Amino acid sequence: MADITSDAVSTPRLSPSGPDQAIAEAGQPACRNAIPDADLLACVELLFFAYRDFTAGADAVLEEYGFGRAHHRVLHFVHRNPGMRVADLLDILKITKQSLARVLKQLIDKGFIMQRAGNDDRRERRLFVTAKGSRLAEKLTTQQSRHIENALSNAGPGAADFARRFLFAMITESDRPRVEALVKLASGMRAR
Amino acid sequence: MADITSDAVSTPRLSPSGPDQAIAEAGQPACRNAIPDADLLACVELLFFAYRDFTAGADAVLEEYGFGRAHHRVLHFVHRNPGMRVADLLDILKITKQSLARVLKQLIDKGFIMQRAGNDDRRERRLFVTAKGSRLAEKLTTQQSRHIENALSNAGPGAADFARRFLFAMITESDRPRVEALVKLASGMRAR
DNA sequence: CCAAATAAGTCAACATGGCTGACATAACCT
DNA sequence: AGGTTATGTCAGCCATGTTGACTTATTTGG
Repeated sequence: MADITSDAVSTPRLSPSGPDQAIAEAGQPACRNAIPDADLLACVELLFFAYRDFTAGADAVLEEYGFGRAHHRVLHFVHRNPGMRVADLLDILKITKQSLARVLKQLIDKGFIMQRAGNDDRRERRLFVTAKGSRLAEKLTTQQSRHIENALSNAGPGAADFARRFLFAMITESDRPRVEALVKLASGMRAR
Repeated sequence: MADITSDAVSTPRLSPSGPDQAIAEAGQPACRNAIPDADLLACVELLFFAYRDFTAGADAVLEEYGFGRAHHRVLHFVHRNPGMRVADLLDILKITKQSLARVLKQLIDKGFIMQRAGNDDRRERRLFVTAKGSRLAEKLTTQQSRHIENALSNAGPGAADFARRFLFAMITESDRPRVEALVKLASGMRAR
């Protein structure tokens, strides 16, 4: 394909302490002077470490059950949205049906999730966590919530609000309505 | 066949606006009243979506070069710490030598990274990005910085500072000094 | 009523990026 | 010289993503 050595791209620099307009081209026209590049770079790196450590705790718990992060995601969203369909899950996780099937099958076989044919449409398999699944989901969520809480607790009042707005703004714009509905309504999602 | 409508099923606790003590048992004795569980839960979920979308842009670029996220991390940190040793990289990434070797070799073979024997200790291989490697690293960093900037720009003044503190606090405590040194030194020790 | 569309499951094959264990090589240190 | 250290490498396993093709059950629409 394209020769990568060629300078097909702009290569806007972002050198340490470089002037702001380094990344101005193609950027938002407004509000482009507020944040130094070095601070943004710091955030990029911190986000990597933060996410790594954020997931580490849950990963350790999951390992005891023979599960991985993929199982966690499935369990979590089913827990949050009882009665959701497989298609809904695929939509949220943005993975293929086959990838989902692998972990979902294990969760069902081990008795953490169960499924029932839909009332209106019996092709659908509505997903529910079992009591066992609920316990694990809550154990994981509690741990992660506490992780966040500890991080926010030193950041003063309004920290949670701020974090929520920041994280929300990090989500791809076209996905925000869906995520917003998911996060806010959560258990009301099935009514549709 | 057990009817799933019976109460073997979920009972999704941690309901929005649920009482605090839902996760209070076995919790921290202090500072456990500030942030509603629903807000913490929201952050947990938002973090998942935010990180997914944050990495998506870079992933797309990397794919053009036949690289993955693992290559990105290596390239990034070598770019930020020219002359770093393999052992340093292993320490930061927390992966095995063999995992690193796989991607590092490809980056070297394709001319994005080069290595030179250390001056003092010639067993060491000091790592450097090439001009080509530098261009790619900056392209990726610029994109991610812009992503963060866009997210922060709507969050008012002090947003970057807040995000940095929040993300830093999310890092495992024992790792913070190392990360702090890494992030600060590389960006030129901004007075802050 | 039958054909097409839809929801879900499944098989096979493959890629990426973690992991372990074992071993090789070169350079350093005592 | 012998042991330690820094790095590289071979071989194989596992988790989790991918594509493509196909089946089954059910609903829907002409």
